[in-house]
Amino acid sequence: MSGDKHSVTRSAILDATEQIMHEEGYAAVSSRKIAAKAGLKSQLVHYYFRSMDELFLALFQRVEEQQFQRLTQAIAAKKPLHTLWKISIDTTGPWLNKEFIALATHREHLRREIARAAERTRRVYAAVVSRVLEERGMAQGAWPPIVLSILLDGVSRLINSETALGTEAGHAETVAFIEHYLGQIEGPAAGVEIALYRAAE
Amino acid sequence: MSGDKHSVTRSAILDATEQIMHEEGYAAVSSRKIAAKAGLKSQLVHYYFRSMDELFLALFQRVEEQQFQRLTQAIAAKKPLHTLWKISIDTTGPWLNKEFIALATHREHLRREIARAAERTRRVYAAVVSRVLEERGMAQGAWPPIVLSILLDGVSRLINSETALGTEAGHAETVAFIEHYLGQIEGPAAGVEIALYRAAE
DNA sequence: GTCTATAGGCCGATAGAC
DNA sequence: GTCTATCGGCCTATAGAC
Repeated sequence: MSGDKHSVTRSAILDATEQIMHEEGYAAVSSRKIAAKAGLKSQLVHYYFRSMDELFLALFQRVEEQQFQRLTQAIAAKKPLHTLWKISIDTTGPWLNKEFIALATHREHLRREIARAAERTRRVYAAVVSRVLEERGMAQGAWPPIVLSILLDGVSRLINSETALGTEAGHAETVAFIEHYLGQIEGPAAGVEIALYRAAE
Repeated sequence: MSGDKHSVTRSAILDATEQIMHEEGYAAVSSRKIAAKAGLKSQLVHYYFRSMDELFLALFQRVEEQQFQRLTQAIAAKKPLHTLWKISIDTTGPWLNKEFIALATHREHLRREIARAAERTRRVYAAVVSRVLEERGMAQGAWPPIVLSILLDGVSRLINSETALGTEAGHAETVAFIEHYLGQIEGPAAGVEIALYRAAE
């Protein structure tokens, strides 16, 4: 649609959408609610986005871009694996992941986009793991980089998901275990810092 | 509200709901669509379920009960860890998990119910792992049972989720790796069979 | 337990003035 | 780019007859 990508109104619409999705879930998003939250008329939403699907897609791309930026910054960190792990279990980042996944399963276009993003993230993740293991001379260890990536990703998502649900049985033990393992590769976690996620609003 | 728990109509409503949720996502579920699919009037849905929330809750309980049954059957299997793993990565079972999780995050009652179920499942899972490790004299190994449970659960959910999304980078390697590991504990996977999930329709 | 009828509401999207 | 006005549709839920 019209309105360039950096229009203030356009951003405000995306901000409001992100907020509603977080507070009430994707199903609660409507042009009228967005308008109310952003202080504008609901028809403007349709001016900037041909359809609600297009709006969701645009929001996904914006969120994913931010997450990917954090990921690439981890590559340059002193202890990349620790940094990656910290990013993964940071609950402020992947807020909307499960919303998008649920939304995407039944919307072809979004589904493909999310799959593409997931693959890109996985590649970078695995490349970092691979590089670190090589640098430490552990390349021939028991853990193929891609497997280790999936393992860390899977565990962190599970912990995130359950934390949101309000249960945490075994989380502390698991985190301790993994950090112990990462410590054996990269040394203790001291000094690992990550940038906070900048949410809408 | 009335109509006992085993009413045919009631079951038909739950079946139709499950089907719609699977095909189009939870947001697409409506009393009218359920009625159309089940061949009855939409008002009957409200007769059997005070509200849509109550309907979702009832469906969750039904699905969860089935999954829990499969889980407890695994306890008695010859190779419990292999069986548990096969159940976990079986994509026909946890179909609706991500729908319910997305739905639940913003609905207090359902959220608590899912958290409760997750904890119950985790306890059983960890107990099985613990027992197997003890039987094989590996109780003092590097892997605490609860950590191993979370790891297997996390990885299987990630693989399930990505499979639904249409991407599978690293899946084969990871599955091979885990089955190799399980093989070291329980011996090769030969002969491990699981019951198929009985879906609606 | 199942039906008809209906109240009351939110939704996406478009047309056209400014 | 933002506004007013509006169409047509689907939604949950209840009331009341049978």
